[in-house]
Amino acid sequence: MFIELDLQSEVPLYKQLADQLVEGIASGTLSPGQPLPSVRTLAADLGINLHTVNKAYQALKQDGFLEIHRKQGVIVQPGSQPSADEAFRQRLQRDLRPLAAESVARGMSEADLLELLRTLYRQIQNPPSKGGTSS
Amino acid sequence: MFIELDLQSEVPLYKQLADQLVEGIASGTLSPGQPLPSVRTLAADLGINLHTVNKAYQALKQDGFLEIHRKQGVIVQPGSQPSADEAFRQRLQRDLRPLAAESVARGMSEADLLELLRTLYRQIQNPPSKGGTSS
DNA sequence: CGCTTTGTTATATATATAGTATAACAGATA
DNA sequence: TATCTGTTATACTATATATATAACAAAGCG
Repeated sequence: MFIELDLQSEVPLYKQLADQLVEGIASGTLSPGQPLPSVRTLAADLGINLHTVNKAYQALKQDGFLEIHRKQGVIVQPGSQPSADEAFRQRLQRDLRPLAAESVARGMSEADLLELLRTLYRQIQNPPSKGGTSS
Repeated sequence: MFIELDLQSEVPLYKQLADQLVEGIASGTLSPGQPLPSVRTLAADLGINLHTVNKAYQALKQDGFLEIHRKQGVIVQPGSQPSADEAFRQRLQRDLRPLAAESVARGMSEADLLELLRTLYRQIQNPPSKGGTSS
């Protein structure tokens, strides 16, 4: 797995994990229908508790990014991915607002802020690994 | 005060408060040197505890948005506001990343996402109240 | 059919954060 | 001196995070 957790971070482990899985889906590193490690396996790999992994999986299942079956285990949503519906856009707006506000307060220009987000968006959508490693 | 707290929100009260104060500074509603209510007064106004207000004030003092004096109380930074330094940009990037990732995963276009942030930025920098209410 | 692996559920514990409640302290100032 | 300021200290509750174990139930396999 390509997951890297920072135990010192203030960001909860289950959120770090969920975020990186979403990024994997966004970048195409994780394809629809692709199976993910079992909660026990991934927990062992990452050196964390099974319940922490399960919490991340459950959250992503709730959001529609994953499907969970009995023996088959966890797979990336094989059907249509969740959409940018109104609920998401509102949550997005709520989360972006304080970041935009502090940027303004610190005198960061609109262009600078947008450029930063644009760069992030493109890095995620088209990561280095996607173009092939070498040769 | 123009502060509105949502007791049901998952966002901590002290953070809601700090965020809205920063937005006030960003929009110009709060001017450099302007005094803020005492921790006791604001706490009473908002119906919350004195320590919760103090926690928000302390955080903003730490960031350089506020100055705190003995009897004078709390005032908006009269000198130069904090800048968009490298530390801030890194924090910004760290916070924006999962939002950008989920936007990509949900199929939200780059233009849509940037437009949303642009609108927010402009709303904050030039709020309705700033142009005068009605005459 | 049994065995194993899967997610799931249930407890229990430890730690940190958030928020409140009171009280007291110390500097500034009118 | 009296009062208002931020500040510090203590205590308590509730919730979130993370771990540790154990057991349960469904699904697949030999």
